[in-house]
Amino acid sequence: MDRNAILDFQDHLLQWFWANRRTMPWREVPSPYRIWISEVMLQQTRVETVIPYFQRFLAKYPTVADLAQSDEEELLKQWEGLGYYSRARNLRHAAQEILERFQGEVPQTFEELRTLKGIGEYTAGAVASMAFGQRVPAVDGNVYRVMARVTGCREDIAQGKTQKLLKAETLNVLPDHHVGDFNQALMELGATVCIPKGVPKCGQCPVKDHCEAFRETLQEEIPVKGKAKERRQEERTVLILEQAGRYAVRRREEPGILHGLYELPNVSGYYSKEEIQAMLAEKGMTALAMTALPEQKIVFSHLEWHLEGYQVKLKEEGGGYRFASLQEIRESFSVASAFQGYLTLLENEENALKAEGGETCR
DNA sequence: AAGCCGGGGAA
DNA sequence: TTCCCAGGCTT
Repeated sequence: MDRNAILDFQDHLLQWFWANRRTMPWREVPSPYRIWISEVMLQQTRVETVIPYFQRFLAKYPTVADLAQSDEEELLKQWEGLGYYSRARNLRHAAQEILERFQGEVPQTFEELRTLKGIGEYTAGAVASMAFGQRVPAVDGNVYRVMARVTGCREDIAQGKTQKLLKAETLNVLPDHHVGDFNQALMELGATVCIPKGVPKCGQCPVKDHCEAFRETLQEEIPVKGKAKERRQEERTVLILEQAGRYAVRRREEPGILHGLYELPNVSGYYSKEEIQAMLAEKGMTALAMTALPEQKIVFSHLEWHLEGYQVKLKEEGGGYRFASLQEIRESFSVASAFQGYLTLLENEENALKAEGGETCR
C-alpha cells in the first residue's frame, strides 16, 4: 500500500471500529491494571468466556497490591475452568515484581512490560498501545489472519518467517494516533467480519478496497495453514475412593499438565478390578466394594486422555490422600475439569440417595 | 522451530 | 469430529 492507501485504510478501520465496537468491561472502565489482566485472560480464550472471570477477579483483586498478596491456591480456585493455569501463577508473580521494580505501577513501555512473567510480544504490545498509547503493534491470531488477507499472503501463517513478515506489515499500517484503538480494531475486524471459519463477511468490511485477497477472490483460500499434528493418546484409570461420604483427592505435582490443581487418584493404563484391588492393598487400603464407572474421553490441545474408572468403598482412609466431602471439594479445591465428569456423577448419586431417603420417610 | 500448556464454542 | 480462540514459555 502507498502512503495515501494506508491513510485511507487507517481512517476507514478506525471509523468502523468506533461505530461497531463491542462492549467489554475493560473497555468501558479502562485502566492499565484492568487492561493487563484482561489481555492475559484473553490469551487463547474467547471474549465471552473471559468476561465473568474478569468481573470476579477484579472484585477479589482490585489492585496490583491485592494480586501480589494473593494466596496461590485461592487464585487457582478463581481461575478454575479457564485453563492454562500458568497464566494465573505468572500474573501473581508479575504483580509482585511490579511492586518491587515499578513502585506498584504497571510499566508503560513495551520493553519494560516484556520483562514481566506471562507478558510476551503480543500482550506487551496490547498493553503498551491500549493503556499508554505507545506506537507498537499487537498481533494476535486475528491480526495474522486479517493481514494475511489484506496483503494476499500465500505462505503458511503458522511459520515463524511468515509471522515476522505480517508483523512488519502491521507496523507499516499503524497510525501515529489512536494506536490502541487501531490495534483493537484489527482484532475486532478479525473476530466479527474477517472471521476464521465459514465465509468472511467481506460485504461488511470497511477496508475491502485495500484487501488483496478480496480483489483476487482468495478470501476463503487465505490464510494458508498446515494441518495440525496428531494428539498423543493416553489411557488412564481413575479411582473414586470413598469412605464415609468423603472422597480421596490429591494435588498434581510439578512439572506437567495441570500441576497445582487437584484431581481424583488415577494411574497410567487400564486395569481389572483384581489388579486395582491389589494396588490398593499394596498401599495399605482395603476395598470393601468396587464398581466400574463409565469411560470418558478428555481432549487437550496436544493430548487425549481415555479414562476408565472404578468407584471403591474403602474400609478406612489411607494411601496418603486427602479425603473431603463433595461440598468441600467443590468449594475449596481447584479441580481440573477433566475430573468434573466423575464429580458430577458422584453428586447425582448423592442427590439420588437423598431423594430416596425422603421417599422412605414418607 | 517445535513441543507443552486447558477448556469451550461453533461448524 | 475439527478448528481456533486478543499466546507464552521451554527446550
